[in-house]
Formats: sequence, C-alpha cells, structure tokens
Amino acid sequence: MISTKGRYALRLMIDIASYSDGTPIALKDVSTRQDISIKYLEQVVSLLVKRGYLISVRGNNGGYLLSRDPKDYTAGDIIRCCEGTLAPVSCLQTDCNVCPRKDICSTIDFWKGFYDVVNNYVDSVTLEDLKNKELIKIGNDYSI
Amino acid sequence: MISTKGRYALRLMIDIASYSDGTPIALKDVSTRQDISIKYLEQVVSLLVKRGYLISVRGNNGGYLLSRDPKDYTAGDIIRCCEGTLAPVSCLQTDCNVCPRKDICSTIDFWKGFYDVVNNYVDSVTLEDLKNKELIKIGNDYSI
DNA sequence: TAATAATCATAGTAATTAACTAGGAATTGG
DNA sequence: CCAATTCCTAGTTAATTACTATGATTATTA
Repeated sequence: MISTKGRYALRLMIDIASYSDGTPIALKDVSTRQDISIKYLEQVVSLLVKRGYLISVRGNNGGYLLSRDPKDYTAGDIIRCCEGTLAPVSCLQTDCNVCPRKDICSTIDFWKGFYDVVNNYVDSVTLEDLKNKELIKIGNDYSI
Repeated sequence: MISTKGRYALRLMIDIASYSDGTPIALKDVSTRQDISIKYLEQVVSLLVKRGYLISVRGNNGGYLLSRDPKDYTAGDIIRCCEGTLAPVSCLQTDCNVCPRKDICSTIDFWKGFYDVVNNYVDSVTLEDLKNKELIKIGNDYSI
C-alpha cells in the first residue's frame, strides 16, 4: 500500500500543474482544493523542493512552481521522491545489501520482476497525463 | 513493501512443494531449512490451511500437504492469502468503499492501472515455476 | 497406554511506522 | 511595519509488524 506521502505528493503536483499560471501556487490553495492539511502538505512539499522537482518562493505571494514541463516528470519520479523505493522486499532496496540467503534464494528473481513491472508502470505515466485527467474532471479541458 | 507474512508464505509453499514426497512435511523441517521460527510459521500456515491451499495432518508424523498441483497455484494466490489485497490505495480494496472525492479524483485510474499490473504479474508466476528455481538452487534438478 | 511429536488457538509485547498536529522562526511584498 | 507565506523541528496518537509464549488438542508408536 502506498502511503499518504506518495499519494498526496502526486495530487499536489497535479494540482500545481493544473492551476499554474506562471505565478507561484500557495499551499493554502492546494490545501483547500485537495482537502489536505497545510501542515502535512508542508512536509510533503519539502521533499519535492529538496529533490528539485519544485521551486519554492518565500514571503508574501509566495508558493511553488514546477521546475520542468509536466511531460518531463513521471508519476514514478514523484512517488519515489516522497515514498522512497517501491521495492517489494528489502533485499532490492540497495545494491550493497547482503542477504545471507542470497545465493540460495529461489524468490529473488520473482521479486526483481515485481519491482520491474511496478517501476515500468509508474514511469510510463507522466504528470502531463495526470494533469489532463484533472482538467477534464474540473471541467477546464479546452483541448477537446 | 510486502510483509514477512506474504514472503514467508511463498517460501513455505515453495519448500513444501520442493520437499514433498507424499508424506506430510512438518513445520520443524521447513523452519530449519528456511531459517524462520516455527511459531511464526504456524501463524502463516494457518492462513493457508484456512484458505484450503494446504492440508494439515495432526499428531505425530503430521505436517502439511499441498491440496493441488504446484502449477495450479499462482504466486498471487499465496501472497494475497497471507498479505491481504495488493491494492496500492484503500479506495480499491473493496467495491463498496465510497471515497468522497471519487467523482473528481484524477488519480484513481492511475492507481487502478497500478493494481492491474501488480496482479497480472503475480498471477503470471506459478508455484511450479518457483519450485523449479528452488530445485536448481538446492542442486536437485533432474530436469536438465 | 504412555510418551512423544506434531498441529491449533490465543494472547502478549516491543519496536517501528504512519499520519498527522503544533509552535515558531525566517522571508518577502506592499 | 504587517501580513502572508515558506521553512524547520519536535511531539503525539494509533496502528501495524514481527515476532514470542503458553498451553491445549490430536495422533502415532514403542
């Protein structure tokens, strides 16, 4: 199960992408639209800023801006940034991890395959794709 | 991340499939081979028995038997039995769940897709496949 | 028939994580 | 200066995870 960190991160990024007009988007507005507490969003957003996925603007009329075009983020980028690895088992989290059973483990290939299909999937969807869904939902889709 | 319940369930089933000779396999032996405490295995195995995936034989020389041919279990069957649903978000856990944002949610299709690729993957691998890996690892593969 | 070896059932527990909430400092536009 | 914002750290509550413990029940076998 993906935690709220990863799920909220996705909604936050979609929200900013969808309501962006060149000026910074304040968390207060994201909070209202997405119905997530500002205080919790602050924690999520800080991870995205640290990673360089968002640019923060401090002070009055401050907020957040995308650092790239929506088509240049994958859902996987965003989720992994806030959620950590999507590895199904700890053996796959880092290369240096040494499981005492690694040479006789009959399930490691199965879990590697699991990891692969998950990463391939989340990286096949871009923020642009999700933004378009959002625009349709909120009735501002002028592309159709 | 998949919990120990699901991971141990898979190893338990592979172990029983691999060492099965018609007589029941005792947890003590699985415990030794897999290096998992008997007491914890008891809890895992009880879920598999309740689901009908294993047949338990009580008393001296008792143990567990597969109720089907290894090719008739998928890894997904076994993992879901002990782990619960593999749904990435709670909205997908049950049909009757009603999220207040369901009509305006722009991410639900993304998560449905996630759920689908995970289920398709884990159901594409059978216990037979995993058993063959195990037999190769322990050097008892007479099929090659 | 008694010892033994297994499953079965339930409860307890320590550590970790999840999902927040709280308080206040720093920054900036007007 | 003031108001609105981000930034930073710490605290909290509840749930979950990953076991361990105790003992009852069942069945083989010497």
